Amino acid sequence: MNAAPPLPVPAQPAPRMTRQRAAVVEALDGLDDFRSAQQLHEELRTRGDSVGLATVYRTLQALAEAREVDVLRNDEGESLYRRCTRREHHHHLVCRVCGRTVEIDGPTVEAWAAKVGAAQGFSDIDHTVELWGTCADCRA
Amino acid sequence: MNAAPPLPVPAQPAPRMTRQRAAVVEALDGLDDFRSAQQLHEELRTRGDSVGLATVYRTLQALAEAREVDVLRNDEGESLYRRCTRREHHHHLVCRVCGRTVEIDGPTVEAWAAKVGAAQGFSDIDHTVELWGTCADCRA
DNA sequence: GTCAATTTGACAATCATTCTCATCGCGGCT
DNA sequence: AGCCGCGATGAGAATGATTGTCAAATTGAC
Repeated sequence: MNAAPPLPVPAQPAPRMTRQRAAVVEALDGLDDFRSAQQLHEELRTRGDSVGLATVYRTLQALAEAREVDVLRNDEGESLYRRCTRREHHHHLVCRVCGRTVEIDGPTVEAWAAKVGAAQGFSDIDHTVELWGTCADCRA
Repeated sequence: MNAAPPLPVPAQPAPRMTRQRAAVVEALDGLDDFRSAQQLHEELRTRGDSVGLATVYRTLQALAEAREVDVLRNDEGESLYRRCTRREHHHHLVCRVCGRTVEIDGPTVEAWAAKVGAAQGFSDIDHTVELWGTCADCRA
């Protein structure tokens, strides 16, 4: 449990462009649903752009910090990554069968979260809001 | 990814009451914030009601399935458990510094989630909504 | 009490993720 | 084009939470 000061980001030194980083980004661009680091690693191997597993993890982590990809945790606690269309804050509706993802805009929830938090005397309110369901195609 | 049929619960055979199970429940009752299995295990050791770590995990898992305790994941992906006051569906506002927890009722969000899910053609909509913040006492 | 079925606990095994460290290669500079 | 410093990479070890194993201990019904 540690309190990190809010975001006046120290402006990271911009990562070098390497074959590996490019491959990861490209793979993510070609996919439309959330994938785990392991799945991405496999995908890359299949494509022939083999990249070390540790590197896949490091790259995804970096991309996530740079807000280039979104991260969420599945039921098992695994991290799943996805290159999202909108860079602004948003949520997701994910099919728990096939992983199909829809980006959701939730002004209602944002407001609600902020209000509730403040009402209880909490500050620096942050929220986790994800929706899971079975998409039409996966409806047996 | 597997689709589990909805809840006509097969009515589990009601677990036996053992010293260990009682100790875990009692410890949970005495606490007011979310704790990890490991922390609970330590707490029990301290109290003198030592219980095997594996048993703590199994018990918490069982309690969670029986909806006797709530579970949520922290940033590191660890599972945290808590004996909640209300048994009905609700959410939490948790202090990321001290773990202090406030149970939140969110009819607004429930409705929003259901509506959004349906609008996208998804069924069996489920949602994850947790709020994190810094409570008044932890505000330096 | 007796006895079968559960539960427990010490320890091994999993598994995602991170760390280590020697080697590689990007990119600014000449 | 060549040089070079330092970030990036990868193979494998290490970590750490959680789960599996299985013999021994307990529970609860009769």
